[in-house]
Amino acid sequence: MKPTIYDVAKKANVSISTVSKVLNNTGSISEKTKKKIWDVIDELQYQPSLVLSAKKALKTIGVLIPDISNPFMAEVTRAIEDSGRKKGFSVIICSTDNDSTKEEEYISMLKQKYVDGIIVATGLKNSRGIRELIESDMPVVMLSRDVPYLPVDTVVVDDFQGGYEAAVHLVQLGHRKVAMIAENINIPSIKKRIDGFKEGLQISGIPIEDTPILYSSLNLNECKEVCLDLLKDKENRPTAIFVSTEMLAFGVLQAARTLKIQVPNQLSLIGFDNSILAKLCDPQLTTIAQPIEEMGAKVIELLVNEITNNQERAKKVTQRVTLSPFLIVRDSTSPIS
Amino acid sequence: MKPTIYDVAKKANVSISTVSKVLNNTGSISEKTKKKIWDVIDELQYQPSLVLSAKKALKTIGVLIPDISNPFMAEVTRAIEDSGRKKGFSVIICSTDNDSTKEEEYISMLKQKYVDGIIVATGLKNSRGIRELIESDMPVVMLSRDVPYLPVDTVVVDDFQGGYEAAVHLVQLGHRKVAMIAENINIPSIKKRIDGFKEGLQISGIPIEDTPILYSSLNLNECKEVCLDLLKDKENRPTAIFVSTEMLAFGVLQAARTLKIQVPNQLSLIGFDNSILAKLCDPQLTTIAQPIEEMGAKVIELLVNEITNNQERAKKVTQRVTLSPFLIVRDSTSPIS
DNA sequence: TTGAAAGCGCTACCAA
DNA sequence: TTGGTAGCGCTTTCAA
Repeated sequence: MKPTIYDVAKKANVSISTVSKVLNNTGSISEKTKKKIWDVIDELQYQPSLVLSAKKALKTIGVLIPDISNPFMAEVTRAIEDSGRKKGFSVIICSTDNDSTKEEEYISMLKQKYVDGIIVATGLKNSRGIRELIESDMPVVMLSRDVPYLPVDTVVVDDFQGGYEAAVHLVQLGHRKVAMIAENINIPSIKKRIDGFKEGLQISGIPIEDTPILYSSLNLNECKEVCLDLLKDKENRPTAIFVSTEMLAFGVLQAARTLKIQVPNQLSLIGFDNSILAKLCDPQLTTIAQPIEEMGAKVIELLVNEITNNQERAKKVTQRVTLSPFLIVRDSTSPIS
Repeated sequence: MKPTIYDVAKKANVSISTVSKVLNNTGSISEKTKKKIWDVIDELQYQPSLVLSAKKALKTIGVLIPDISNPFMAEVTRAIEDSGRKKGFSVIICSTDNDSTKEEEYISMLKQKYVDGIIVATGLKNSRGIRELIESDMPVVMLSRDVPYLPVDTVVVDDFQGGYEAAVHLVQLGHRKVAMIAENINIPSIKKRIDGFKEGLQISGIPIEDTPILYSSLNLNECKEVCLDLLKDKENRPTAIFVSTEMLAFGVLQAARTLKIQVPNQLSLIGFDNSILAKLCDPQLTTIAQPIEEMGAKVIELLVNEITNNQERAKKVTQRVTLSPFLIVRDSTSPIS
């Protein structure tokens, strides 16, 4: 059986209060007693169980994400985990598949259990579960996701700006016939990348009517097909493509290879995220990078603040932090020849 | 403030014991009282807090893995999460980077907090922390990792068999000059893949002295360099390569493209894992698949059994489950021409 | 069918 | 400097 504070107290011939005090470094205890108690603690390999101590938080947070097995999300989760650990927080993962039933199940599970706060990085739906969660007194921070009209701390990456910069980069390289392949217009952040891209083109004097915006799921073959369709007309095909997410870049590259179109010489390609996939592309992918580490750090900072202030019942002023994405030039884009 | 069982009892004009009974469906309570109490529970949106109930487990497990941001591990974690959720367990992730300090930190954190069990899928070291963990009364299951001489439930994939089957596949396609690129011989599972590969060649009458086994970290450029070196001698280069992990396949493919060697026509390539990366390769990667879902299911099954039996103080008979990997033929291997 | 009360391991307050 | 004890929210046993 795991030793309890009582075991320690008995063995050290003191009361449990005294043991508690040395554990928490409160009150004043003689050095001698302290030492004795620590010795016993070592001997018994005693580990205080935070669980039953009621007052003490468990220092655990839940992270709702669409799918931990998506490489980009795994990287974001890792960033959250790292920042959390520095402040003593553990991370429970909850892959929702953007399914509102799972979402609600997980939320209820987390609340019931013990978590001190929740990070919501889940996709598209403005589900009832999320609303209720926000309105409850559970500390919540949204990541890469907007919930209009509700007071929640939020960390987002400026998707519009990202799309804009992708456009500007391509235009600066001389591209005029460009296209975009996007994951799903139902996801607000994707929508913004599209809008930003269009804006960037327009500002540069490129008529967006001539700019195809195509859609594909993350399924490789689907993306490849879509892209083959786009590229097969040799005369009119675009000289550059922007994909809303790096996974799609692989579909484009496969299509290009099938058609013997060289990247970047005959076709420039730019992505979004800067996950490990960008480096796995051949050629390595020029991309709009999301500041993954900063996202993790910021979201944890806000959440921990909330958790702390919650206890103090402080007035709640919500914050919204927008981080800028930035261009990383690798080998998949080149000046038009 | 979150409502407690007392709030419910007061509002329903019953005692807390009665409420507790209807919550847990124990004892015998009149339908009428039951209904009344459930109504109040709904009204108050009461959620029992498992934390302080002492007897009830928190139904949370910790997973020690090298790095959640590695795509294959993220997929394994997802499988664990899914199987766990079906039994009501949440998953806390602990990325150790195979660093024994982090490992011990996490273990101590997990024990102190609340977890009912721990899955250890961490890399190479036979660290003190792990030993102590196993010897403690915390339920533990090892995944893809051996700890000799210690009684622990274990789930492994037969790496030797996997290497063997990779060799056989290549030989059956007519390859005689083959090579292998492996991640790191210090990891036992990689070592076994190498051994199995050699065995498969030897059985097929291929002299392993002529079979280069090269090493590379997961760094893409390093792998590419290693591979360029291997392939640059046009006369003597292998016609097939086995990589110990799919990440390395990208390095090989990049090297091959650099040298204008066509895959699979001039060079066959076979990987190990069957993560999403296999489908991202171009051509799609023939690979030795690890049964990811079954790994997750089995490891959870064993762990939950241990957790249950632990309570019953049943005699502990440890199990070791070996799952078979299996070949998936895609487009990166072809008969020698 | 219901309720009173002990106890889970710990912290924090007050008294000694 | 130390210890006694109430109380955290809940389950469980025993009695009513």
